[in-house]
Amino acid sequence: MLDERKKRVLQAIVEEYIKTAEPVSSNAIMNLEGLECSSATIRNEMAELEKLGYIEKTHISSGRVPSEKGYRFYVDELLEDDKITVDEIEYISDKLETKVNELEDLTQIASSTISEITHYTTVSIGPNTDVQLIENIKFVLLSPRMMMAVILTDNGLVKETIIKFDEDITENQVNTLNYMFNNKLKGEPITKIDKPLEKYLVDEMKYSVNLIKPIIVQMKKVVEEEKVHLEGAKQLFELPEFNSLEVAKNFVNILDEKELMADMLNNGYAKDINIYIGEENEKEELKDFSVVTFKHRIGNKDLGTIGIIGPKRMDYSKVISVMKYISKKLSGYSEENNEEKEGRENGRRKKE
Amino acid sequence: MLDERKKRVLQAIVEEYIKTAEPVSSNAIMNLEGLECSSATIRNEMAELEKLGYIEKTHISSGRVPSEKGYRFYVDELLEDDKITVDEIEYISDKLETKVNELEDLTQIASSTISEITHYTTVSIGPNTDVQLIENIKFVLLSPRMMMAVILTDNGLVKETIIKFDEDITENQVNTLNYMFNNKLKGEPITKIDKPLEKYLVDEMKYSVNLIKPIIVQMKKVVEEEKVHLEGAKQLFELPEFNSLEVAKNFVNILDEKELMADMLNNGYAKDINIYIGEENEKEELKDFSVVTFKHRIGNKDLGTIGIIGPKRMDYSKVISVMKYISKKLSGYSEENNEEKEGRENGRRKKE
DNA sequence: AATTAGCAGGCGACAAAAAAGAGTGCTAAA
DNA sequence: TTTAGCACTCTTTTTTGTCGCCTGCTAATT
Repeated sequence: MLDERKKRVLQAIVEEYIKTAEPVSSNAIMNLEGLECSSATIRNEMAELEKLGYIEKTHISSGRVPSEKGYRFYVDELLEDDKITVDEIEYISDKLETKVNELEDLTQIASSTISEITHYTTVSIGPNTDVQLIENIKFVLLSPRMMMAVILTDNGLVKETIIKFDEDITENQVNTLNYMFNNKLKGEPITKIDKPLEKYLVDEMKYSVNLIKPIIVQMKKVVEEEKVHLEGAKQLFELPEFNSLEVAKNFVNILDEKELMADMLNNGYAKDINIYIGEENEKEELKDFSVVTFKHRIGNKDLGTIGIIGPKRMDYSKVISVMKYISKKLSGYSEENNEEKEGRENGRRKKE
Repeated sequence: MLDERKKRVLQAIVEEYIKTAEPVSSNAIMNLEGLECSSATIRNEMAELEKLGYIEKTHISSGRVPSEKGYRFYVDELLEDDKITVDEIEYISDKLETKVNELEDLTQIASSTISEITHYTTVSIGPNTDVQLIENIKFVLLSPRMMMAVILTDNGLVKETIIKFDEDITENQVNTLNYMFNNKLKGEPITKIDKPLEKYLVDEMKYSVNLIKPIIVQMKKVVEEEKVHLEGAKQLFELPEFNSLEVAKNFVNILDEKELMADMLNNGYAKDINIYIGEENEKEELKDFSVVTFKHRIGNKDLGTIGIIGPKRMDYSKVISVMKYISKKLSGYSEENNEEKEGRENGRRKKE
């Protein structure tokens, strides 16, 4: 275990490096609070921290840079998460109070707010498909060969899609579809809209395959679709590490692969906030970056995941603070949302 | 006016520079077809072309690079647009035959196909709002306080949005809304969904403002919304001009501003294909790039605009060829679409 | 009059050498 | 245990020199 002064030295190095992006010398951090000693003493401490693997030299006579182990220790043990200013609090509150019609928009607003405050790039994605339950399905005929399907989920999301047919459809058919799908799927996860369901409806329930197949195919598609939303890509280019074309190129490659990002956000652990530092990222392309993912919810309902992509020397402290504050703010939404849900449930009862 | 050989020299310089991105020397282009003379002769021609402003030197003893005037002349007078291979034709045909449920997807498919074949970045956007006519509006109650509005336009696009109310809505109200909106708006441009309409419905028709206002606000929003779609951003980073961080940064800045791109695509001239070279671009950020915009349609109905962003030494020839071929292919869609439209019109008649 | 061969001169690109600067490790003293 | 001091290492920046490319010009040729 590190003694207090070593912790203090490590913290100083990490924070200084986060601020300047330059290797930190013994001179630079002496005289800081808790480090009132000579640079020689600090050099001795640094030598030991290096032996333990928390910091590294870029070359033999350079200052020190945190290693990934060093960042990890910093994040786990030394981080103070109250680095958020009054102005920022006000700005966030303001943003989150925007009235939204679709909850999806809320995720995007949270995402762009985080990007604006932290100056890092954010990506966001809707809730994991397998935790969403179907609350209601509605088919609406738009023209004889064109139908719209609307799925309401328990977390308040709405998914719609157009379905086209090669033959005319009657209002009657739409009505039985409405009945059948709701009967079969209400309360089930949306992933239940699948091949077996198609088989069941055609083989057992004797629906025409020409009718059912396009419906299942299209609904399955819209349900599985991951809408990745990106914010603030250009901001990272202001950072000194982006002077390396290699890094810049890597970064654009990442952004260009939406599926890659969707993966990244979905494969988080159970925790609401996860931090992946450099090599800890599963994706090769992200090994020079740190990613913080943030699953946000209203009440206990998953609303989606936001990922912050920044350099390894990301200002973890600021990022975590902002997330925690947003989390807190969003739980305030909870009551409003409950009201809404009651309303919807009444509606359902009326129809049954 | 340039004599034939000067044209040939200019053409050779432009094409060589497009291929290599290196200043073109008199040696490099001699012996090309139509230029069977010594390098000295070519140097004389080059000196004159430079005096006329078609080509430039990067430094006093360097080879020549086309000026923007040079590119412009090349594009207007020298370009041959049959630079498309059999493989590419096959690839495009294949892609465009994908079955789409929403015409919007077709624009995206065209856009990504172009990006894949040319290796440039493409952006795409739906049709200009003021050319789209309302064919049908449908309101559907999803729950007592939540309604969905669907707008079908004459070019086959579907726009949907959720509207939330602070008080319960009855099926009856929805029915009169359906009647009223269709009655008032069928055949009108979608931009007619605006403040004055709200005023009319509330003041003249005595609808409750609590009912109408959210409808108009939300529908207006969805109608005006520009969905910009981006494809192949990373590809430009393979180009040698992206070795300059300055250029790379500029490029990411452009991509990050979706409104800027929407603007760019909307402000085209009447022609279907427009070419903007360097400074010809309205946007300062694009002055190092060339943009080719391509308004594509089925029959005479605008389906959206695709923009190709590349270096000034873009392979205009390839780009134009691909676009023309896609245009041709899409007109094949026309018949299918007409069938579809007839179907829809039948549906309308039935309801009236 | 148009074309060409040949050559001097200008400039960038690259490499090697030199100089400057920053920070460490170590030693010896406090 | 801490500190002052210094030699040493390595990067960064600047300087210098060389090489090669390409042009413009001149004089000769067609």
